[in-house]
Amino acid sequence: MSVVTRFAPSPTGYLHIGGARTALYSWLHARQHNGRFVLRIEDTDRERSTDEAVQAILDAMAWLDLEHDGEIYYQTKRFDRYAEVIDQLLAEGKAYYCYSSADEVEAMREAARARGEKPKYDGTWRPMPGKTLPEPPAGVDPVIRFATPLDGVTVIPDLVKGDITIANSELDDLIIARADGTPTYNFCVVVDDMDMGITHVIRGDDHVNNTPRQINILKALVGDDGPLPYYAHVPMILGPDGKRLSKRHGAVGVMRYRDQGFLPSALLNYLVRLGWAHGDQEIFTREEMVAHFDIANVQGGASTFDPEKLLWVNQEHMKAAAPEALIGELAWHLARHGVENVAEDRLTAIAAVQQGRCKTMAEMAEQSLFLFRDVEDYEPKAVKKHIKTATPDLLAQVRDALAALDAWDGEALAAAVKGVAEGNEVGMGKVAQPIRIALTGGPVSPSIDDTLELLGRETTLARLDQAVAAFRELKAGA
RNA sequence: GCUCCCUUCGUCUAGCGGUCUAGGACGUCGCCCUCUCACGGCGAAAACAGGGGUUCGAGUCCCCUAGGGAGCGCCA
Repeated sequence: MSVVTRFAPSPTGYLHIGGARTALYSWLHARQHNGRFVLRIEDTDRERSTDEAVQAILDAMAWLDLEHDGEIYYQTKRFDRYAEVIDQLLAEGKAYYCYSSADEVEAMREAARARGEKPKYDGTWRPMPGKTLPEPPAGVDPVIRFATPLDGVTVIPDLVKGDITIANSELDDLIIARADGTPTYNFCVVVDDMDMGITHVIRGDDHVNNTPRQINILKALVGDDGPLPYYAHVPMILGPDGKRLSKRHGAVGVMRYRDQGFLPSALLNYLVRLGWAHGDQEIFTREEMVAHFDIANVQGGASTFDPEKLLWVNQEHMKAAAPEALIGELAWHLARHGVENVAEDRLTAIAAVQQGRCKTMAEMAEQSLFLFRDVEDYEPKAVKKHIKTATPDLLAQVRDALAALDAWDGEALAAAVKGVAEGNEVGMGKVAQPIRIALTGGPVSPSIDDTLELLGRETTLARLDQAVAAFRELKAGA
C-alpha cells in the first residue's frame, strides 16, 4: 500500500517550531516512500480560526519548501460528509443523542473526581439493552455522543513509542457533534484520515490520549478488522528552561527565524536532528534527510530547543551553500534595510566572500551594507584604537598605490596594501584596520583584498580620500 | 486524583547484552593560526536518575521509586 501522510494544523496562529517539525517528519516519510503528503486545515473551530492564520501557515510551508500533494482540504468544507457519517453511526446504534446539559456533565465529572476516578460522562443517555432512557427534556438541543466500547482494550500501533495499550474503561462517550450540530475534532480527524487514505498519522504526542477514542470510532466505521493507520507520536519540544514550548512560552513563528537570518535548509536540518539521529552525522542536505530519516528511530522523550546549535547549523549551511543559492535570502534581508534591485552577479559576489564569516543571513546583509551606503561617520571606538598620527599618511600612500594599479583584482590589491605596510616597516594591522575604518566606517569587514575588490576602484579611492582628509583634520585638531 | 508517555555529558544525541576505562556535535575553558570579524587546528572539563532483579556478563531486558511531560472540553 502506498504511503500517505498528512499535516493537519489548526489555523489559530502562525506555524511554530513544533508544528514545523511534525510537518517535516510527515513530509520526509511521504517523500522517502514515494508517497503523498497532504495538507489539511482543521478549521472546525470557527471562533478561533482565521484566514490570516491559514495564509501564515501556507507562507511558512512555502518558505520551508515542504510541498504538499494535491488540493488543500478544509474541514469546514466537509460538513456534509461528517453529517452523513454521523447519521450512519446513529442509524447503526453506535452513537446516540445526549440531553445532559454542560452543567450536569460537569457535575458528573466532579463526582468521578471525588471518587478518585478519571472525570467522565456517566452514560445517562446511552441506550443499553433493557435500559429505559429518561424522557428528553423539552427545549434542549442534544449533543451526539459516540458509544465507546465498555470493556476491552485499545492498542495504538505507534512507530515511535511502540504499542500503547489503554483500557476502554478509561474512556467515556465523547461528543462527536455539538448542540448546534457541528462536528468535533476527534470525530472529523477520523473521517478525514479514513477518507483521505492516510496510512501514517504523524503528530505531536499531546495527541496520544485522544488516539484510542479515534481508533474506536474508526473501528465503528471500518469494522474491527478494518485497516488502521500507523501512528507516530513525536515528542514535544521544550524551551531552554525545560518547559514545553508554547505560543505564550517562547515559541515563535517559523517566519521569525527567517527574520533572524536562518536558512530554511538549516532550520529543517536542526529540526530533523532534534529527536532523531543518523549515527554521528550533524549536517544534512534535504536529499540526505529524505534518504536517511526513519520515523521509527525518532526519540521517545521530549527535547530542548537550543538556539546556539541552530546558529551553528545555520553557519554550516551557509558555508556549504553555492553562493548563488544564497542570493534570494540575501536580497530579502538587504531589502529590509532599504537596499533593493541589486544585480544577481553582485549578490553572488557578496555572498561568496561573506558566506564563510557570518552566522546568519541577517548578519551577512548588515555586514554588507557598507557597499551600498556612503560612509558618513567613523566609529569613535575604532578611531581611537586604530587611527594614529601616522595613519593619514599611510592611507594616502595606500590610496596612491591602489590608484596606480592596472588591474583591480584580489591578488594585485593584496600586494599593493602589503607593499605599503612593508615600505613603512609596520605590521599589516597598522594598515588594514585604518583601511577598514576608512572604507566601512567600522573595524569589521571581509579580508582587505576582498573588501577592496567588492567596493570597486572608484568608491574605494573616493572613501580613502575622504578618510585621509577627515583623519588629518582630526589629528591636527587633537 | 486518574490514565498514558518519557529519563545517557549543561544541550542534541550514538549505543539496539560482551568491542563502553560510554563515542560524536553544540556550548564552555585553554593553546595555536591571524589584517578585523569569522573560519580552521589541537587539547580539556562534562553523562548512563536511584534501587532491586534476570544473566557468566546490563547504559542496553524486567520491576519498583523518584523526577519530567501529556491528556482527562459541546478546543484542536
